[in-house]
Amino acid sequence: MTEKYVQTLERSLDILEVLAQAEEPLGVTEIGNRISLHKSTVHRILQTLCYRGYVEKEKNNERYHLGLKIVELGIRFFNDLEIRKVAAPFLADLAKSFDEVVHLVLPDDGEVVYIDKRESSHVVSMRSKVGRRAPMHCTAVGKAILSTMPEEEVRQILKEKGMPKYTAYTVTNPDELLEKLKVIKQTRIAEEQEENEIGIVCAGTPIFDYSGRAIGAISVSGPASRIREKGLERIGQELKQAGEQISASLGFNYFGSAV
Amino acid sequence: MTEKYVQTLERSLDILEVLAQAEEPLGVTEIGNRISLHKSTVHRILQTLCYRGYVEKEKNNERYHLGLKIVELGIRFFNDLEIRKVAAPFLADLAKSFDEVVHLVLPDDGEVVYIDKRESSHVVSMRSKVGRRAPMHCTAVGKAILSTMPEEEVRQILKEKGMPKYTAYTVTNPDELLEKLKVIKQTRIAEEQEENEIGIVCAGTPIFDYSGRAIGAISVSGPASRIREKGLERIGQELKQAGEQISASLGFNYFGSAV
DNA sequence: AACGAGGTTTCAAATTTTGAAACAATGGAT
DNA sequence: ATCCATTGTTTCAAAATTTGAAACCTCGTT
Repeated sequence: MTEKYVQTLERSLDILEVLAQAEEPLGVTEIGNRISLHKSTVHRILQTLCYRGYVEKEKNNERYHLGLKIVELGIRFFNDLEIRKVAAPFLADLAKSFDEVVHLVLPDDGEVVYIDKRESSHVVSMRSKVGRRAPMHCTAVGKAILSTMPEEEVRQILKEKGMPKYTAYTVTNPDELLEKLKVIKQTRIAEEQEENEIGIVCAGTPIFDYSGRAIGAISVSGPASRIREKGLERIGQELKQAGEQISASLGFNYFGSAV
Repeated sequence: MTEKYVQTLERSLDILEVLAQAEEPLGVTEIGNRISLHKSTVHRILQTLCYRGYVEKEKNNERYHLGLKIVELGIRFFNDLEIRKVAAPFLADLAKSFDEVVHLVLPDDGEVVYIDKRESSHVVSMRSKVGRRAPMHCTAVGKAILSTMPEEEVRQILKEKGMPKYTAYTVTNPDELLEKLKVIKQTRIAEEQEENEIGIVCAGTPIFDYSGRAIGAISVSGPASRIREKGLERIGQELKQAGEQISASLGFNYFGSAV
């Protein structure tokens, strides 16, 4: 084959992803329309996904939705994530300490994926959700991770993902962001002042593994007024400490390169 | 093709599943050995799964583990499960009321899949885990669901899945189990007396959807002595009520067939 | 330095996959 | 009741992809 990826597998993953994104079950032709595939091809792939439990056909019509096998694989992997287990008590402490929303994310393909989220006692409408993605350029956790990367790699990510403007405060100039990342690299505390979500302020810090690579980040977020009242700097310091402790538990050696 | 399922897709799912079951990342040849595939075939499929984010290659060796895309699809679907959202407050109430472990399961391919689990304040070692499967013939939730099915369908499941003996109390005779299911069908309360796990006693009840089909079950479990002390019948009655309320919320009409 | 094992790449042959076409089913309009 | 449009399902020849044997590369061990 001329392409280097397996076409049938790519098509199958396309089907799974379009079902994941759909608000309701989809029929064969609709799926085919959405991903530009012939309905007989879609039908055959769906038969296989159904047989294996990854997709399920509704009982009273001919529409399909994701099946429990996806949950099984996803949650099994999710439950085994070392960083999530190690970080859990620290996240609980931070949530209790500040009574604000606390997150753990992992970087993935130039974005961050929310892996853990501790709610506060307040009702705060916030878009983050476990399993969901967010951009790096305008989130505290994203910037915390970017700040640990070589400039060339950062530029590559910004080029590939762009720098969409979510609020009036979103930084959309790569050079400007890279200047900010230099400061974050020093302090290891990333601040996000309503850059991703109006009214929400956030502090984030990276987590390193035994080899010295940033493999995640944690954050504390809340409404601007309340976070400023509690002191973003104080929150940042405790966050940084928690980040260091999590990193140490994962084998990161702060007194020299472990590579 | 002579077979009715897409071979390349089946092979790819085999790879994902073997990675999910592995306790640690696997190399190309090892994966090939475990699922009887040529290493060059495995390699090409892995390249595609990596490209799409479903598998990740470790940075410092040539071993592979599941990627975050699996988590993303699985959790997105998981979060959208209507029955899970509807049942959540009832599960919380039951957990608070009895201070024992509470479960929500969905049936899938002759087994049950744990969808929600509320822990108690006690330390109880129990095998159930969200995302995991369990047999139907010797769990309270499984029997609750089986009791709503026609006898022929139950026999089919018992034939396909067998009736493995987990404890001295596990019922392994289909006729005996079917007799018990008749009682459960009447009372809508399934009891499990150490049939799945020694020392653990459990009560379960089915959940119906708008069309009258059992689409799930809930249960309360704990150590035999404590559960008996609290009264399995009392627990069963409250459970049954909760099950009915959840079912009603899902559109089940108790005063006649909605089909 | 040599060897063994695992990973990666190539490409001709083998096999699978594809999608056009036909048929079946369903729901809506008349 | 009939007709029509749309979607779902099935078939199978042609097209295209996938496969895996073979070769090469890398790395760790002896």
